[in-house]
Amino acid sequence: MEQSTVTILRSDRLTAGAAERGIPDATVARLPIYLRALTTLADQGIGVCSSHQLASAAGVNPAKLRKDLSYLGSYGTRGVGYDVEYLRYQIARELGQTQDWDVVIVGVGHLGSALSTYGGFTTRGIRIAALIDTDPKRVGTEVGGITVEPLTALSKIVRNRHIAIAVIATPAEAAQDVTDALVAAGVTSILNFAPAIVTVPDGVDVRKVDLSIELQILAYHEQRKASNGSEAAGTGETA
Amino acid sequence: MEQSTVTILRSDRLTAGAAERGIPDATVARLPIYLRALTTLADQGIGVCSSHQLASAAGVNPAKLRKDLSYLGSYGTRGVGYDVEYLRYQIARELGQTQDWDVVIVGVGHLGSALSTYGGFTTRGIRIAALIDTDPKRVGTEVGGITVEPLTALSKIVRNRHIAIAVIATPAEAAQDVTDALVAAGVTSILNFAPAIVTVPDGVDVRKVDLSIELQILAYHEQRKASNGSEAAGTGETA
DNA sequence: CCATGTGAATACTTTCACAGCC
DNA sequence: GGCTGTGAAAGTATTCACATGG
Repeated sequence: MEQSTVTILRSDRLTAGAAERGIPDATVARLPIYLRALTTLADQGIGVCSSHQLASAAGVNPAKLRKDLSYLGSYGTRGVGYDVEYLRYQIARELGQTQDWDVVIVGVGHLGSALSTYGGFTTRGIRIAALIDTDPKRVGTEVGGITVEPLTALSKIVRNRHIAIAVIATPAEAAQDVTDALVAAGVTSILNFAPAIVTVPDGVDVRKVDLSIELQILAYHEQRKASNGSEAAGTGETA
Repeated sequence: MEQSTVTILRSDRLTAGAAERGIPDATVARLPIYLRALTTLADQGIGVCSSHQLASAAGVNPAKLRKDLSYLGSYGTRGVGYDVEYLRYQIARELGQTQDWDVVIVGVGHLGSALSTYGGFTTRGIRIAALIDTDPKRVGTEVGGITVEPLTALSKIVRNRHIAIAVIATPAEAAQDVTDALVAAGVTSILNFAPAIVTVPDGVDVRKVDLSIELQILAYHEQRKASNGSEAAGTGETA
């Protein structure tokens, strides 16, 4: 169905190339949620589920779930539902979780340390491969079983361990310099927790998470509720 | 290509009311970014800026910036640009930052501690008012100058300090119970870091941040780059 | 002139509703 | 009968391009 449409509409400006799989960004952002929901269902001993069950576990509506899954292929059975384990595998494969991704974290303050010791990564194909900090007092210490190394070691680490993904957990001032160093070293995907906009060359992806922004958005809605007794607000979701 | 998230909020279906201020969610999610960019410009001694300057500091395109600002009112001067300080104030007011918001954090593990000591909140109208944990070993200890209190103290704290916003930084298993307790205590906005979908009654907002999901999305794009040498990716942005 | 503010055009997302298949 | 998969419709968001006004 949309294959043809999408191919034509693709924003490939210059890319004459085939553009085969065009999964919408909004869908990609939800796939990890579905994965998590499927794991929950599997843990409950559920082997087959309907789009309603899975959608409810994921906090989305069933039509959206089915539409999202339809971009991956037809992995359900009409009149029955989805095989939990099979679907889980298909989504994991689509997300690239059949391999482990080595990630380097730059900045080992509170947040960097929290990330280093966060248990949720390993089961999602993410492996913290190295920790970097510029502070000489931190270099050489061990966090979550990994020895902190200096920024000067970055390019060697990235090259030797084939690291493509980095996390920036430094103060805002350092973010752009660190970004430049990461890009120079060969990193092509960056998750930026520093409260600063960093610029990167084409071909490098940046995602930004800003903890205070999320709270500011909530405060905005809270203010509206307060000034406007009647209005109700809906449940949120986020990618 | 990239994007992020963001969310929700009801469209006034039934509200016969004037629909007075209908600022789009996508715009609200960017206002804090503009605020930050304006502060940066002010720090550089810039008193007036064009939409291009500000857009570039915020990492968005100028047309989008102007459209966003147009929802707030006409705070620029044609042929000239925006007064940095004036616009900063207008956005802050729109976001509800003329008052401070007291926030309670539930869960004082690595992430909760990182949040408690994160300096970026205070300048954004967010004040960490209380820390809660169920672990008896943590209760009574001090984190970032605040004494950790037991979950049983929650409703009293929320009532006494008029807290409307809470942060959940517990393990996934505890998230729904904590949510229920928060809602019962009177909290109406929740930022959920636990890797679990929580359900809330109407009138309560939830935003979810999942650190491993962000990395999984990057891994997906990374995989596509690897399998598809020619295609380039753009710079990301996030809510 | 210049840069804002904004209708109109385009692009993307969600939701509906039902055909198709088990 | 029931549930998936999907065109088509509805709803949002982004971008264009230019009239407007200092």
